[in-house]
Amino acid sequence: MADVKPRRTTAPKATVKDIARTAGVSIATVSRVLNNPDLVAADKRRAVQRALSRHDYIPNRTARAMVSQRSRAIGLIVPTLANPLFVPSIAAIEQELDRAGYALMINCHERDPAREVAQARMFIERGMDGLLITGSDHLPELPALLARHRMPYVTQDIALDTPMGPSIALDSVGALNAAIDHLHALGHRRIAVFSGPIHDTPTVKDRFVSAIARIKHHGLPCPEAWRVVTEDYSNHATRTAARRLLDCDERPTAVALTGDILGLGLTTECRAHGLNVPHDLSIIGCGDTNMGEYVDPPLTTVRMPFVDMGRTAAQHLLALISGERPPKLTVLPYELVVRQSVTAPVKMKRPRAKQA
Amino acid sequence: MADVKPRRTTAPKATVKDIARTAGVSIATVSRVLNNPDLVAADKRRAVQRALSRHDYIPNRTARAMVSQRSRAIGLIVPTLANPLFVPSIAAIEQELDRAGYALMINCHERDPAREVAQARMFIERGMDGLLITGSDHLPELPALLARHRMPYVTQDIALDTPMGPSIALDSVGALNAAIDHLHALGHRRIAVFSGPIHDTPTVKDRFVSAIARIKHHGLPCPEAWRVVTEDYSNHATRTAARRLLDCDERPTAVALTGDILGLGLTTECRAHGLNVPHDLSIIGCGDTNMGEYVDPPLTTVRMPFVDMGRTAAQHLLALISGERPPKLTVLPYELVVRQSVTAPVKMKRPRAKQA
DNA sequence: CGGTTTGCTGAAAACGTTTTCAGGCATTTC
DNA sequence: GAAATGCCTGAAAACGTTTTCAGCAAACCG
Repeated sequence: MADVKPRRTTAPKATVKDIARTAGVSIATVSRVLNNPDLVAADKRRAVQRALSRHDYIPNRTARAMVSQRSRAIGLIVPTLANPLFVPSIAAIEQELDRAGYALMINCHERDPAREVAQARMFIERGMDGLLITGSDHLPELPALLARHRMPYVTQDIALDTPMGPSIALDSVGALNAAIDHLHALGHRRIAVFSGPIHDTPTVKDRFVSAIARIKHHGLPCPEAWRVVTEDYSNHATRTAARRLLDCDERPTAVALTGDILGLGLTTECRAHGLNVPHDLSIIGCGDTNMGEYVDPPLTTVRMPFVDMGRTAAQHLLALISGERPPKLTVLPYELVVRQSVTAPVKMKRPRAKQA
Repeated sequence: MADVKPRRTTAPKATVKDIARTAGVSIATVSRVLNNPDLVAADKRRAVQRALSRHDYIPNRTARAMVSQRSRAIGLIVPTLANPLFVPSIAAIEQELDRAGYALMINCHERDPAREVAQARMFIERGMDGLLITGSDHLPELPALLARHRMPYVTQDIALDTPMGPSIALDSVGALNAAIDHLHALGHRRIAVFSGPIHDTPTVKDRFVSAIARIKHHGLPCPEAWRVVTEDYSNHATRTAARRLLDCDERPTAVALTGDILGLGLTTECRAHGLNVPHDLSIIGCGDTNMGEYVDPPLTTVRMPFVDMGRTAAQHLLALISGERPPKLTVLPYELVVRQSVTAPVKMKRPRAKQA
């Protein structure tokens, strides 16, 4: 009664060898059934297939990778997941790779370029078939390392002037410029720029400085008080910065944001000041996500195609891996999304119809 | 003049064999220098190290995994990246694994349980050392498959009554109950429940039904009109649903949300109805993210520790892999975050001061 | 009917490591 | 001075596949 051996011993880890033994064939034949069933005679094929399902066989891709020298996996390096900016692009990448039978490894370096290199190195160790690298801030070692080890890679969300390898970029500078132009075309002549932190994100900084340049390019003033940078993206910091802007001597008639999320804090502060958006102040965003939709009133914005970016980056990397030569630089178009936070400036200082 | 062989041939893919040849030792010695430098004599060690850096050697982890039978990688299965709900937990997982020297593979199944099983299978093929599985909605095949192949796994964000393997859960039911209790303790007697879609997310549905039960448990009414479910999480759908609630015959004095994001649309609609939050209507959230901070007024909410969840799940999985027995079920505590969207109900029906 | 093609199969090598094993040499010990 | 001990080293096996190669039988051709 004691020590009864369990009947179904469910072979702990079936390998081709086990299958071969059960089916009475060689491992080569098993492999053939797995990869090229037509090459093997019908009877043996059936025997092997029976053995496969009996053992609940799952092939070992590590071994496969060993001989084929390809892992069918790619590595994604992303600055951070802490802000949800890159998430839509990651989702698109995952989907695109999954469809092509590739798996996705993710690493964040929290904006530490040295860690980024270490992670690239790790991806090389792990035999990734290619790398997807996000952002513009890299050590020169990074491309050197990748080149030395013949690692295919594509970069995404880079600044237009510093492409590295085949690159997918959003025209984030052009986008905010377009926002300025939109305001200008509507008749706004007093335009402020309201930005998130510009220290750690080159693309945000680029947007900020070029927006100011664009304003001046239209022959308009952009005094210090109209160039506002928040401490971070929290609601508190946004409102603090917004107060500074709204309390300044000569208030602008319109504000361009470097990110839609800022619209929430800014409109809140406008309400607190008794200002109606858009009649007292027009606000235009620059859209990373669909956040602008939730602002009250819904934010007119220039949408940046983050999903396309991820999808395109994945496609170009896959192409690169299979020997094609994807374009050196792909710039994805922005798109003006008109909602309700922008209107033409009120010309005369007439009594506001909506109030009281 | 033609066909000059380039001087620096940067050995295309240096292996231990190349290092061994250059250093004049056997590959075993190279391996020892790599893993147990003390075992080899100083002179040879130096020779090997010189060869290593000369070749810019990067070890091949695939081969390593082959012999050690461990990949030092884990797989994460997540329903979707489309909504940013799980992102903070993913960030925490990535960080925790990175620190332990593990890499992270990610797969989304877009709420298709069959695809989930396929992806688990793929992770087995790839020799992951363990799996992190998110959500409650699984085919029974899934645990069977994992057990058969002795794949360690931990589940996170599961419903409390259906743990699978060692599980990390948020007490999402308790959290919304606590929100109801908070409103009740303040004196609210007319409490509505405002929920996101309940078809595809079991945890949201659980929150919704149990909140209603909790209201009744307090001896309060909760008529049909006070149980609102939105089509989706868009601003439009939220406002449509909000209108239904605000236009009903007997308006509640307080609303409990199943997700903070709903607060944006609901407060917007309140403003449109001329209702002051919290004086005319208290709103309490149930927090997945820090979204509530951006609502105007900032949302009082019950915070769910998504970051802790990810971190704990990763830790428990790592423990499980190294042979320990993590707890069967870990429920993380929620936390009431008092901000400004909730106040005691106005007792008498006095004319609303803010209007007209 | 002999020779050639064709179809199917298994043995063995290869992928890049780690690890076991045994042997060689120098040093210690009696 | 011989035996025992210790340290260091290299050969070879192993991990689970795929793939090449050669062999063998059957089918085909003249």
